[in-house]
Amino acid sequence: MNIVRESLADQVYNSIKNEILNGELKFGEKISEDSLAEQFGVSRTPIREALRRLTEYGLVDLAPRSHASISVISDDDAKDIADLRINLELFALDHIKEMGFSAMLPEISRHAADCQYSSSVGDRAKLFEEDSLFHQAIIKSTGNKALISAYERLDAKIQMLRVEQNESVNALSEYLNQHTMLIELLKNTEYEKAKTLTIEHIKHESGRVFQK
Amino acid sequence: MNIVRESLADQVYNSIKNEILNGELKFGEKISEDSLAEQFGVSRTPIREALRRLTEYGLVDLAPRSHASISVISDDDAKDIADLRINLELFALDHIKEMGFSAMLPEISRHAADCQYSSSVGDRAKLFEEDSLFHQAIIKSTGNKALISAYERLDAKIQMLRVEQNESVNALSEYLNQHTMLIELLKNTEYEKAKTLTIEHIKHESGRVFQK
DNA sequence: AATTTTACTTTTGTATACAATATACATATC
DNA sequence: GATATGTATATTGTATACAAAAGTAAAATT
Repeated sequence: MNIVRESLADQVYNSIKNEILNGELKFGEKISEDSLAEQFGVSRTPIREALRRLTEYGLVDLAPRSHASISVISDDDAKDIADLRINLELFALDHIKEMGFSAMLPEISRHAADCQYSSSVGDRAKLFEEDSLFHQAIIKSTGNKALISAYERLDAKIQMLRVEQNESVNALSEYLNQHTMLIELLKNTEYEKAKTLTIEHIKHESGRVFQK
Repeated sequence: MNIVRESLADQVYNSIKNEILNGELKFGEKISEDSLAEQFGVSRTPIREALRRLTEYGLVDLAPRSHASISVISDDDAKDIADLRINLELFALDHIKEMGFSAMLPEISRHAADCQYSSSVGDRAKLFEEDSLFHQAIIKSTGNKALISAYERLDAKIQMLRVEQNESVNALSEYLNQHTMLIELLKNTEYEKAKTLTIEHIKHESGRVFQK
């Protein structure tokens, strides 16, 4: 077995990301390297590395020689993200239509079920996580590495948006059954219906952006 | 006016990227932070930052605690990249169909012309650059920031692929007139034809991957 | 009172120093 | 001779130190 210790930079990256998605760090909030270094009990070096990576994923904005701050997603940005997301997920469905998705089916179903369960016990954070994993699993079933990594980046922002929207677990649960419906449609090779449902589902989840 | 000096990390990032795209750094070649630091006459700090960023863009592979190396793009990866590229460019055309692209038309046309010119004088590097800028300009005309940044990442790999394929300027020039054809089709709002041409163009440019 | 200037403080950018880990090579063991 | 083990070397990971720029607030000028 190959034990690989996570670098401090990786740990800090994950911790800051979680703090953003928990709401501990507010959108737009300024963050300094020194205070983060003190908070995590490490030097500035791994902090800087984590911040740069977070910037690459669009979670943090970096003003050169000035300061870093948590990203703020405008309505326009949210619309752009949702539009691109629809496009990428439909692209994945096209791929599934050609090549199938049997290998990933168990994982996809599991995340759908875990979504439902998390919703039923009111575990909001877990619900968000499983929702992301469900959609990621569909993307992964294409096996297209370029797509997978593009979606991974987009997903980071999608997760921020979910937090920003701050919907109640009740409101969220409403559209979770669309996950299982989608799985059924794919099993029955009803791809056109699957596409229509996917569009509806994402627009539904993206909430306010599509209300106008 | 606000003069902003480029950080050393930024300069090193661009320099290494250029060395990769020039072929000075070979695919798969190992690179050490120390030797790069010596080469550029800076400390390891900005070198590390540049390498991490290059890794995020898929140009460099980082083996934790071991070494960095220039990425190698497999045939499968190349196919994935081309497939995703087609999808994103068609998505851009959909957007143009809805919203038009007049604001970016001059820039798009200029890059198409510069492609032709670079080809005619045999300037391979400039041809590659303008080819990338042409396609980027089409993507930019959508105004979708999420799409633009996703494509930017993909473009870095597309550029690597162009270098790897190592086609002659003659072979390349063959399909450059497709750029002007595409512009004409868009001007005449013949979007279906534009899509067909785009697919053909990208497959053509992606060469070997689609030959089977 | 408003604006500019200046001195001070804070924060980032970069270099250097040290620690931890991986790689490479020589030596020992079977 | 092949494989395993130990030791040296090289390289990355992290901390610290210093330099430069940006932010801040008080003093000076109009």
